[in-house]
Amino acid sequence: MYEFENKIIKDGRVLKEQFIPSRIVHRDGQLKVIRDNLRPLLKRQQPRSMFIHGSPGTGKTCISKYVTEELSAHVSSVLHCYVNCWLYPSTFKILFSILQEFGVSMSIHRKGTPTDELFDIFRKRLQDRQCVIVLDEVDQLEDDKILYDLARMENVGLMLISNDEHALGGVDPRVRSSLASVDTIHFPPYSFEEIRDILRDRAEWGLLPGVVAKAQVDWIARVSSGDARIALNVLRLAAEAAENKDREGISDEHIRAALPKVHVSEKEKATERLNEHQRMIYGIISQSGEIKPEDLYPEYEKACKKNGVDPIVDRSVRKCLEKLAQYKLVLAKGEGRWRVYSVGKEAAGEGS
DNA sequence: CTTCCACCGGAACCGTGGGAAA
DNA sequence: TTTCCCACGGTTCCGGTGGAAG
Repeated sequence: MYEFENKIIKDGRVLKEQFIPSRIVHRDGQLKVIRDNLRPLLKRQQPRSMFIHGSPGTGKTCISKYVTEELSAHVSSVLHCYVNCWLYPSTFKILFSILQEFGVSMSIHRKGTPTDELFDIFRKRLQDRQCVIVLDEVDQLEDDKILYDLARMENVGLMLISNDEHALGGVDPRVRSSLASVDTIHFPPYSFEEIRDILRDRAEWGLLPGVVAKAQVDWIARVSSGDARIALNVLRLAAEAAENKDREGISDEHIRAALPKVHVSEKEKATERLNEHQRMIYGIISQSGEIKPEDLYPEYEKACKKNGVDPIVDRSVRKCLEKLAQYKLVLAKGEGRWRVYSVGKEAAGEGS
């Protein structure tokens, strides 16, 4: 609709972190292991489930999606789906979004269907077909029983992903034993050279030739400390800024401006998903640096009065704290009454 | 030592919202 | 339209616990 010829960006999608490239740069070892684990599907045999862990931006999500799509393209009878457990933490939501991806959402009503029934529908839909289910951010699961149920299903391969190496450490022993045979795969942070190669690859497909200098790519690779997500976001933001303003190539200034934006956003993004009360509680904790639960509620009530909000009861506040700790927005040290809440390390210095 | 009290957290319960069936 | 159903967030209730007071 607007006659607008891009001078910088050739294909913006390529620079987004959700983009799945047509070829994977580095990660050959992990790729092979994952393929090997899924290979039995080709012979209609049971695949081996996996637990994939590693820091943010190490390619866990990207490669899981890549492999499952590759597999389905190869063998059309194999279904696959991806669920982010932060967005869909309850058993109901997970099953619902699986069914949605399998194209059965029309036949079920979103409300009014019991969770058990969703599982039956899922089983029926599968019949003798095989599928791979990716559960990303699996540490955000509200009830780990679904892992037990899914792991015991024939024809289902699980790929459980988490930043937290010990995400499966705390699950119920019964769930634990059903996951005894999962293959644990570690994704270490990328090296400088690897990040550089990833950036070069994406720049080649996503940007027009010559708009970003080699030295600039190196710079971005160096400051992103092994996190591909950060690197790509810096490149994307810088490219977008250049496209919107100067349109003569990406300048160092564009990159410099993009850097802080990317680093701030992680925790900010997380707090956006909180409700009013959770956000107030989070605010109190981050302001006081460290706070005991008993001191927190009065503070919370004060904050409510100031904001003209009806406070929720103390028990509900404790539930909010549970949630915040699960989201890893706050750190809970100690048990029960001796617990102390604080925000993560990087904000520890601030406060009054 | 016993009693009391504040706080924690599990479990049952309730109100609400919204889609489906009657 | 009304009625029914169910997930979900919040509330109520309550038993357990350990420190403080008697």
